[in-house]
Amino acid sequence: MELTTFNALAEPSRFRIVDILLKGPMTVGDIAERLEIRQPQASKHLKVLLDAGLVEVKAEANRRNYMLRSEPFMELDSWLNNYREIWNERFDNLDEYLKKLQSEGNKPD
Amino acid sequence: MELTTFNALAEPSRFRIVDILLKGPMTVGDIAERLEIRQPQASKHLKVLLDAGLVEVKAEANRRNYMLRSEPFMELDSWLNNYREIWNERFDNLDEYLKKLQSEGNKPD
DNA sequence: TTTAAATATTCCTTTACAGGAATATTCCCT
DNA sequence: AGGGAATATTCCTGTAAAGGAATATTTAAA
Repeated sequence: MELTTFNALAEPSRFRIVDILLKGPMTVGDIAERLEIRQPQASKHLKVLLDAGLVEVKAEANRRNYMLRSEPFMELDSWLNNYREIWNERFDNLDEYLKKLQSEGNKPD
Repeated sequence: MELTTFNALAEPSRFRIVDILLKGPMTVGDIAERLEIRQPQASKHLKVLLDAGLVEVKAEANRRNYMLRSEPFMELDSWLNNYREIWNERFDNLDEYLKKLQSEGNKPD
């Protein structure tokens, strides 16, 4: 799992950019306008997202269309797999706890 | 989706703490030793994780046992749902592209 | 080839935050 | 009550990064 992914998403504007790009590719100016931030800031944030691999860009004449890449999200999903067992954990723990209690039944306290 | 979750996970030591806690609850001192960081830093990072709701703590005499909470991970998983369609996107896009081509067949260029 | 639009880059300032060292706090034990 | 272990907190310093303003760059069009 790439730490840069979390790093990129931790910043509010960048998080919103990713959210907006979910609806489709968008231009720098449109993104800036949508987020009510200035164009240079938008460019900077997009650069961070680009370096983190969260977005890709397709130059088209004057404009640059930014769009989401799927890989980081798949990677995030894959990383989450390790943690999915947590939300079954309580049952597992209860199970193990009962077994442990049983096996320790003859142990001197 | 809580930005604090990304923020908490963006820091290398905290990411490692979460990774380590996956194997089970652990004490502050053990975490510090395991990560080869100093105890105060461990406490500070754990405080951030605690405030972000990523971990919970159970005081036990002198020691404090930190363990993962499932909620933020479930929330992350739920957030990811919005993005899962991205990795089917290419097919959708191809589909739409073909339809568009067809509907534009009689358009003057 | 000049002009204008869209975007990127640079420089500056300010703020947030991580680490180090020292200290406070809490709890158990005798 | 006093001492020691485990943990939290505070203060300080350095650094990374975000925002603002100005400017550079690229491209299309006249």
